[in-house]
Amino acid sequence: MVNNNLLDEMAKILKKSNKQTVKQKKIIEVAITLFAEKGYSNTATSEIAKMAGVAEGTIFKHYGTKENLLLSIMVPFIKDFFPTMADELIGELMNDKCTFEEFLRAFLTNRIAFISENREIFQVVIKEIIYKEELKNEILPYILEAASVRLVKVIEIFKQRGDIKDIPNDSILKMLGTVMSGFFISNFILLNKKSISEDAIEDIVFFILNGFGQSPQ
Amino acid sequence: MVNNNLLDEMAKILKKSNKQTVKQKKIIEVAITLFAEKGYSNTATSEIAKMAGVAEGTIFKHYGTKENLLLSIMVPFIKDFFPTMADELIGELMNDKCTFEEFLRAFLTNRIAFISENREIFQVVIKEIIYKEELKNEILPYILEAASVRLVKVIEIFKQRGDIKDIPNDSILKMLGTVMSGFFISNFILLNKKSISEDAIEDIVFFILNGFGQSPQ
Amino acid sequence: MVNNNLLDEMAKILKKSNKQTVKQKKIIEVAITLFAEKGYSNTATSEIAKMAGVAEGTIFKHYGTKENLLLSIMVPFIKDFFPTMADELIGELMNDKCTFEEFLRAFLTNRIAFISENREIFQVVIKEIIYKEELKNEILPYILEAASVRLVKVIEIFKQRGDIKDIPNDSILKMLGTVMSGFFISNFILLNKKSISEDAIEDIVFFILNGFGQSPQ
Amino acid sequence: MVNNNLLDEMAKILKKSNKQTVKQKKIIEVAITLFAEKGYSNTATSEIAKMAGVAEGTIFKHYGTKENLLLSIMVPFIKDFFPTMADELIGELMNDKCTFEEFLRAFLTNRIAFISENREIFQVVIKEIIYKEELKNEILPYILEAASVRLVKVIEIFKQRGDIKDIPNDSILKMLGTVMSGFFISNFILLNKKSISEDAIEDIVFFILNGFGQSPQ
DNA sequence: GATGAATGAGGATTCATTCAT
DNA sequence: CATGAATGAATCCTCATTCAT
Repeated sequence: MVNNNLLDEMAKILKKSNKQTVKQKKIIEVAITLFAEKGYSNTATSEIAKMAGVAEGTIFKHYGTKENLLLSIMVPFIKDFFPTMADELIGELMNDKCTFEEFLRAFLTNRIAFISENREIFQVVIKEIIYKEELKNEILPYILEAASVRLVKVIEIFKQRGDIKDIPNDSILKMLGTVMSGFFISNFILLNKKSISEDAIEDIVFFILNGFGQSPQ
Repeated sequence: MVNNNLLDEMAKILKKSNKQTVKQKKIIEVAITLFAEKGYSNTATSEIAKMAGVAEGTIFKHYGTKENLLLSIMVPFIKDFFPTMADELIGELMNDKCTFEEFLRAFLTNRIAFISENREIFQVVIKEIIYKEELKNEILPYILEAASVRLVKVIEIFKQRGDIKDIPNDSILKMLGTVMSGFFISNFILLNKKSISEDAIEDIVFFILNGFGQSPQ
Repeated sequence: MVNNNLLDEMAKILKKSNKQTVKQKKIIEVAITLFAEKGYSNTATSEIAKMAGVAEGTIFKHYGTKENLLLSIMVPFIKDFFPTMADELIGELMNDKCTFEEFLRAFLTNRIAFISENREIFQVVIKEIIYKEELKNEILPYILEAASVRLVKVIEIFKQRGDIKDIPNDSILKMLGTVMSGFFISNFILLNKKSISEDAIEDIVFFILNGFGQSPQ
Repeated sequence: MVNNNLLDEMAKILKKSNKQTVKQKKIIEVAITLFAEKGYSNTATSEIAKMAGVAEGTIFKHYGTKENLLLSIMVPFIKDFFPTMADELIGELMNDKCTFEEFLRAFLTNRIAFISENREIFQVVIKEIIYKEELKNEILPYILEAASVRLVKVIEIFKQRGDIKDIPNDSILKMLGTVMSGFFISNFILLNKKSISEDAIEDIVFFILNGFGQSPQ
């Protein structure tokens, strides 16, 4: 069972993560790999213990429950994904006179790098959010809110600069969400890609800007 | 373990489903609901049995294993999704002088209707394909192949008619895949929507054709 | 659970065996093969049904319980083994002037033939008598009694004729039992032989008569 | 399924048995009793657990599967029976001028003592070898080989000393195997004897040496 | 007589979790 | 901190048996 307040949970968990033993790191490392590959439900704590070279008891000494071990993996990632995300980029953006295309390219490149570096954790997070209704209901609203707040600002700026069509923010958000969730899930979850080529980024940037329909001449 | 040849599996499974008992139908019905909601791994056969008003043994009498029960649900759906998909639409398309926009609208409307009608099964299929590496490796190639073959034909036609930009088929396929997987997964899995408004369809059609970038005047 | 009175059981079972359907014969045939190979406990009635090309219900229609199916196989064999055994041989013996060696050879040849013809049933009987304490306690006394009664007569005759050493009957019975049970079990159960060569019979006859120790000269 | 190499299996199993918990010993003890009495197939792990005063999980923690529990009982016995068997006896024999009769008496006394001390394990081993074709095919060849190798040496020695008739080794081996398997199975399995009287040993020794036929004067 | 769908008690096995050391 | 033996509820699955057709 996940606690009501996800943020409280985060606080609790992160406090512990300060002084992580070697064994703790190994446990988390192995857990991520196994959860990513086989899913949380199909991974036994005994398996994690064995692969981590640790006694089963040790896992529970540190994380209390298996569910809490999962959260110790998911929460920091989720907490990091959005803040790190646009905040700094948006900063640069405000000053610069960069175009939406430039922003989009920088933004995608940045987030793709982040996910590539944390590929397995990303897989765990997405798989479990999708798989467990309970988790989904708890985490998804937080994610949506965090993303919306940031993206709306950006959209507004570029609308004013005339780089984005005059479509309701809401529609744009949905499209962007659709394309990005599709892009990340297709590549990192379904196709299990380890990295994304620059060409692929160019393709998606072009597509988001122009679509692939041919306007009648 | 899933057999190598998915089609053989289908054949076997469908043969049995000819003379389905009332209890069998109830089992499948309940299994779909529970698998869709909680995931295959988190659903006990005893729970299915209880909810279906059936003895647990009855499930195994008919489906042998829990895994096979899952396949009995997934396979017919997968087998149906693509053939039914474009084949008839493509038929109409050949004769008609419909534009790509019209095709896209008709196509999306049609597939959305199909998924809406089989919403829970769709959830089961996607969740399990994403969750179990094993299943993914077995089913995904089949799906990708089935989809590609059909879509490439369509893309070629509309390219010749001048309705689609002159971009490599491969790139278009990827974009289309990205958008559609994103659209279906966002709406039917993450947001758990039961239906899609016509407006939303219009939005996505417009977006696919034009993107939301503003070309500099 | 076996009934108290084995003979009653026999009576009941044999009555039914008069008008055996084709399906019944097939059931018995398959049951013998499977029980002989894998043991009663490791053979499912569903397996018997499938191999016999019969519905599972049919087995229970005819034999009521799985245990009773086993008895339907074992009892006639046991009932036949001893009477058929020596009775006729002893008959000839009384008149004839045959030696103990001749009798022994004829006797062994005759019983070996009987077992060879009913090899699988013999395996079922022995395996189950050995395996199930319950069955053993019920059947073994009957067998020992039936064997003793007949063999003692024979031993007496040949003792009078001076063909057998002057050893207590009881000791001779034990030795004979030991050798014969050892011979039958070794060959037909452990080594799974289908027939016994005449040479092997000669060997055992010679051994029973003379042992293989060399009397000091 | 038993591994191909029985000796590897032994090694693995014996390693674990070094530091046996009190509970583990109790489990083995109870398992032996129940397997001996009712057979492996007719004994539930839950029953073993209950009688051993242990949780059912504990059994599987230590032995993994029920089959492996069986092997943990059988293998050490089999591994011990033959080596311990003749090796030391043969040692004495080489130096001494003992007769075949003396050897036979010592040998039987020794082996009977061993089996008496491990009566229940012996019952388990024999019952399961006889009952399960699979186990039989795997273990029997090993046993036959181990026994033959040792006994042939002995037979050769006594033949040279003129204590054994000039019969082919092979025939003598078969006879000896027949008599001994018959003796052990009759007494310890069928008649469930706990010990063998000295008189009975004398009888069998005499019989093996001389048979009970009366040579014509 | 024969069927086969349905049963439900029981069986082997798994697994998160606890606790004494 | 760390261990690993022990737990027992829960899980998937088997199987002899019943019964309506």
